[in-house]
Amino acid sequence: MSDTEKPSIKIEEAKDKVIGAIAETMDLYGVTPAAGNLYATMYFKDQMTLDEMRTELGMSKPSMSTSVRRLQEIEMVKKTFTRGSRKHTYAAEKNFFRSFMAFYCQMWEREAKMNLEAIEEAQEDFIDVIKDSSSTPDIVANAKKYYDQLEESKTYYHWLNDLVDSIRSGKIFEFLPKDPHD
Amino acid sequence: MSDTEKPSIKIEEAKDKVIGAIAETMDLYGVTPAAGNLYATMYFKDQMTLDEMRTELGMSKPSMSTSVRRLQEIEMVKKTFTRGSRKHTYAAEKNFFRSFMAFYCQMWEREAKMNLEAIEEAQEDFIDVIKDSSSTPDIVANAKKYYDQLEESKTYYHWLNDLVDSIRSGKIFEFLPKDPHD
DNA sequence: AACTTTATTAAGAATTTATTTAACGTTTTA
DNA sequence: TAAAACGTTAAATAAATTCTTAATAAAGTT
Repeated sequence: MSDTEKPSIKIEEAKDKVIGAIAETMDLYGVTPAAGNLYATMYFKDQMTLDEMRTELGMSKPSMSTSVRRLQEIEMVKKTFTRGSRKHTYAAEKNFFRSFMAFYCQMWEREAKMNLEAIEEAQEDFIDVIKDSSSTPDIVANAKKYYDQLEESKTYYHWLNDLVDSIRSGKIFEFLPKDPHD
Repeated sequence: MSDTEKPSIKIEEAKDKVIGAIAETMDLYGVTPAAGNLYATMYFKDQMTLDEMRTELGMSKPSMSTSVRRLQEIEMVKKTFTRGSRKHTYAAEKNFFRSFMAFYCQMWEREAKMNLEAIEEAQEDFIDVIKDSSSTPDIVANAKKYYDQLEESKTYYHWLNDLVDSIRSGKIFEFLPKDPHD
């Protein structure tokens, strides 16, 4: 059955298998199904214009416009220059290592920054409570407990920042080579 | 102003700052706002029953039930045994390293597995096309191009699996210590 | 400078997702 | 064994996203 297929159709079907898998796992990156499909489609194209995207996915142009913008934000798609064409052209980042680095570094930095800021503020408050003469021993004990819990958790956020640094600098690939020599 | 606050109120406000930050960054873990809030709330509690959660967050019991289940799935909440109580009790995982490991290993393994399976199938198809005598040179060249692109991308998924292994085994902490000796 | 072409923004429609109320099943206790 | 306490499932409602059509803005061409 599949042996009798036209080769050109078989190529499309093979691509679709991969497109489906990529799109399905793109939820990890917090993008909509439309954006996931778009990226996966672009993965097999050199570059695309908004109109080509619309035709290929059968969706509206503004939808493509916002999807492609979101994909640009997480650096999975880059704008490309095409001289002679007035249409904007976009290309998918095909190196998954680069996508991985851009996305997770961005997210982890945000997580560490937000939480560390909140922790610092909260810890100051807990210190105030501990120093406050109107605090009962019970309350002081509580404030200390929370202070210590937060202090402990800072280790994690610092580690997350270290992880980001080692990914950005590429040092992590010394520890975990891209191409392990079997 | 804030100096004149009652210490017990100040403690609650300090906790709320951290709760807000945690809940806000929980979108990274693909959970609903309710689940994010719930986890962040539980982070400052020893353990909680569904009724306590409902009271604390002012939400319905089924909502707590489904939120807590989702949090269990990504191993951010564990069921705890409390003898003498008919109510189920749950405790938040307070070690962020463990949450990190459980969540990302699970997700990355899924990503690698799904995509590698699709890639293997697609590559077989491309080989068929290349071997097919009815394929034009143009089509063969195309199939080869896609085959190579997929072959290249496998490096990434293998690396992702290696990363998961090194996290699961704890080897990554030899490279990136939790507690860097300044 | 007016006219095209293209992309983006805004507003509205539709779908999806999240949440709640109500009903059900199960376990425990009296 | 009946009643009560819990948790979960199902159906319905509410809320938030996402998508589309229409309008606007921006850039390029004649």
